[in-house]
Amino acid sequence: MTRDLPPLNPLRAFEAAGRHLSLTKAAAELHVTAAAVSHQVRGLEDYLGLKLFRRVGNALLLTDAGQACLPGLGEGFDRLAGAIERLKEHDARGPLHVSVAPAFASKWLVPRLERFGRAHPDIDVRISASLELVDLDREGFDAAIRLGRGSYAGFDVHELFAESVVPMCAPNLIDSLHPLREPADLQHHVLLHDDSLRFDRAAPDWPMWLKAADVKGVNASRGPHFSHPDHAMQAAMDGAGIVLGWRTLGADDLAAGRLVIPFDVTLPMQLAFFFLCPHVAADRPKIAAFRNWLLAESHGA
Amino acid sequence: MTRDLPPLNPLRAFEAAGRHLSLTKAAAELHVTAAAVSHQVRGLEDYLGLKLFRRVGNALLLTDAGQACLPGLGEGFDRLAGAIERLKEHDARGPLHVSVAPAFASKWLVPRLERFGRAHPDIDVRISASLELVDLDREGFDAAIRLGRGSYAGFDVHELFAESVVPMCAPNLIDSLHPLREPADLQHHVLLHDDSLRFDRAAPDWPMWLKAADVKGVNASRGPHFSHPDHAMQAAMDGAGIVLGWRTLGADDLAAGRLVIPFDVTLPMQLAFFFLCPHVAADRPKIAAFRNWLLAESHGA
DNA sequence: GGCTTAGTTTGAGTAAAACTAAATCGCTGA
DNA sequence: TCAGCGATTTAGTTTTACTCAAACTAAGCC
Repeated sequence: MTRDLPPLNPLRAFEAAGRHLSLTKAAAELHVTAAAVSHQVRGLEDYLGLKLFRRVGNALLLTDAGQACLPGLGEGFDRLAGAIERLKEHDARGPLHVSVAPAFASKWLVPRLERFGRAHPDIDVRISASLELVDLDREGFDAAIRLGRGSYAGFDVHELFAESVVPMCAPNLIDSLHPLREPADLQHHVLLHDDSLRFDRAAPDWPMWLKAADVKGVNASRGPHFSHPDHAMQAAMDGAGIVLGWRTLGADDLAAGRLVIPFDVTLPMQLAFFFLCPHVAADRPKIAAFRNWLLAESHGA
Repeated sequence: MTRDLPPLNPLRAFEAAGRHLSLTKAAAELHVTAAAVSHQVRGLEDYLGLKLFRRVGNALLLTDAGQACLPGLGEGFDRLAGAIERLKEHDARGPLHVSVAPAFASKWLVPRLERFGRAHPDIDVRISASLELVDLDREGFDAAIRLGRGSYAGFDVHELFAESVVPMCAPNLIDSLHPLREPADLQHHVLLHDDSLRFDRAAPDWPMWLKAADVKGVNASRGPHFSHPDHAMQAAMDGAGIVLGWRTLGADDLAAGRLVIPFDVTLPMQLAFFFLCPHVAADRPKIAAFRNWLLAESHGA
């Protein structure tokens, strides 16, 4: 196909000027100066070799030639705008795919997601649990929630929570055969180990916690290991022992009394949960809505 | 009206790429490099915050989003092209207004115009006789034919004829009571004066001619004056006397024997007839056709 | 008539967009 | 495993678009 079109921007400028019969109004519509429109129209006339306006004094009148093409141009631009409108609607209606760190998904996000659904019934959120930050575009994700240090090149990043750990256990352990009165009492209990961040120095483990709590005589290497924090915490809820639980992930279980904190010595992780989406997608309505809701839920509550 | 449109050139690039599902082909259609199209499409995706293509290997596939808007974009650009097409047709069909120096119109152009009409039945030429070079645009003229020196700023200029003058009279004067055998015989005859260029040193008058012809004893100030060369020549044809006639204007009358040249001492004017049109309009089909015909008629014949 | 006002035009300078060339990447098919 | 095609990246260049300031051009008004 070979559509012989003049430069498009001057064409749009002319269409607006012709519709308003005023450069000033056209300029306002296009968010440029009147001088710009004047230049554009003149350039188009030169390109076509035809006068499009008859300038009588300060007034603009369309020439026959201008008259002949103006309606068609208007329709053309309307079609383009319509197509873009359709694009945006399509995007708004389609599902929002979010790739989420598994523990965060199950312990924090999923329980609250129903609230989001009520607030935004038009947005169809789909959560995929995955550990790695994959190439969002390639995998078809719109956004992600990740635990990390916040340096994600090319992404629009918002911190949700700074994560920290504290001992947690089932409530009945407190007053069991070996009551948990002080940290040293841990020696009589099973320590549950979360290995999910084993290779990351930013995640405190039992030896680090015991040292921070100035506890001696407790063998920090005992006990079962888990590869996910939520599994370790689930084991603790089941009464299997004491876990260094993640405060934000455990918030609901603590509030519900399924877990308690025997000794409130909290160690910060150097990590936080972040919401990220490709920079260019930051303003898409459904993404902005989801991000705003996440931030309100995490910071407000 | 506020049509929220993305940048138009990227939009066109995407439309072409989407239609061909190939950047290379789109680039060929748009007469740019594939790199340019790639940039444009990427820029549009960034602007919209949406992927329009799924790049699988070297192949392009439209995303749902791209699919959603592509047809509308195609229609939009088609409309624009249609409007431009209409504009050009309108221009080709409309009359061709030419402002012509009056003597040239009546003596040379009008007698030949019928031939142009036969060659270009689709072009409706309208001749307006006027002496001054008015503002063509403002007066609605497409082109002009003027006598002058060829310096017309901003105009596309083509010389038709260099004008010159020579004595002319009705044939029966040659062998009248006082035969015209040599220039000195003019003393017995009426001299007709063309005042149309009286103030222009470039137009020879009777004193200049007599001097050039080395004639003495003829009173060059006698005789009636005319304000237009064609009027003076008409008087000569009517046998009223001898005129310094314009060769190109008199060509037809000389050929038909209505006028004869008693003494072939031709003096050049420093002037010529020129065809002019605004630079930007030089390539409009009907103007080019008329210009080419004029040049063929004036130079070829 | 001279002033003011609203609007367009001009010209110069600047910012932004578009484009190219050349190197590179990634798949595909011999 | 390599050649080749097509898309992409990077960096630099050209072209286009825009703004600002000043100059014009009626038209309205005392």
